Amino acid sequence: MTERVIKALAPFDFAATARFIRYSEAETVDTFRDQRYRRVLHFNERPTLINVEARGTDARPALSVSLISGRGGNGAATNLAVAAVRRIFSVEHDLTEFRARISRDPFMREIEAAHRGLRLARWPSLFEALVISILGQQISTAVARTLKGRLAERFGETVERGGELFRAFPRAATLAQTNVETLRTLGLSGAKATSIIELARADVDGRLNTGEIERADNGEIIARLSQLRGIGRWTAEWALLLHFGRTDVFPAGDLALRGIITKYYNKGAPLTENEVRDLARRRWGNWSSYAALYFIAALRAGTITFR
DNA sequence: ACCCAGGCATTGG
DNA sequence: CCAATGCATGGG
Repeated sequence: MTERVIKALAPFDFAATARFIRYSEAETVDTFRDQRYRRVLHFNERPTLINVEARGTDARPALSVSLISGRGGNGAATNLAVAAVRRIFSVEHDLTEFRARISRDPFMREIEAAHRGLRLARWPSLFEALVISILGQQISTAVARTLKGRLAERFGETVERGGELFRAFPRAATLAQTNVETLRTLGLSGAKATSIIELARADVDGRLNTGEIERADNGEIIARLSQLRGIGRWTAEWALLLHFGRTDVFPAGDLALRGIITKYYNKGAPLTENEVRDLARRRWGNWSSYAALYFIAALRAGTITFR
């Protein structure tokens, strides 16, 4: 079993970021217990369980990554695991500028202090990011979580380790072969089921070429993803944050974010989506994604509300 | 028993 | 360009 250490920039709160990914005890795909984040990822078609732990110090934070299943120890898979973990934990983000920008924003400063070191917790694949956002459209996060769990339980491949079963997020190739009726029995609407199956087929056909999409700018990515059924601006913008790790996006169409801006930055007077977007750009500029992330974190922590 | 929740596609003005 | 409508489930 080989272990690889990844250095990160301070401040970096591994536990807070891992907990943000899970955000519920019912979560089945991402696990975080005894300070160890574990998840099954597919490398070269093979489900592989990876283990991530904090290393280093507060001043010089680091992560250790190891493969603890499959025919681990193989160098290519380890390199892929390291790349995936760098993405999942956004280790490359330098929060210096964000923190400087909010120095005259007491409200955000307080939230940032309460969640210091939290990074954008990102989905390892564009497919997973989009499926999760589609599941989350309109319905409460509790419902979305239930649906994700059922999807994973029905279609996710498993890895057993020490008597414990770990479950992967379903592969596109698997979902491409199911049908709308089956997904409806899991509680998805016809629209969500159709969107997810078409998305899976697009991925299998190479139309969701993430390597190529990744090089495009934000507007182009939104335009391209919006061609796909079930994906509009809201879904595409969250994918920019939660998969691509763009730091300069504020999903102004998000009901919760819009409510927060209205309530805390405009004395409750309603703002349009574009007014919210402009306000975010002026205030947080290229680090607007982190403003969005910290608002959601505060919302989940219960320290703020959006109504 | 309602009512709405971290939208989207479609239809009709 | 804007407004209305259906979609599914679970929690308040």
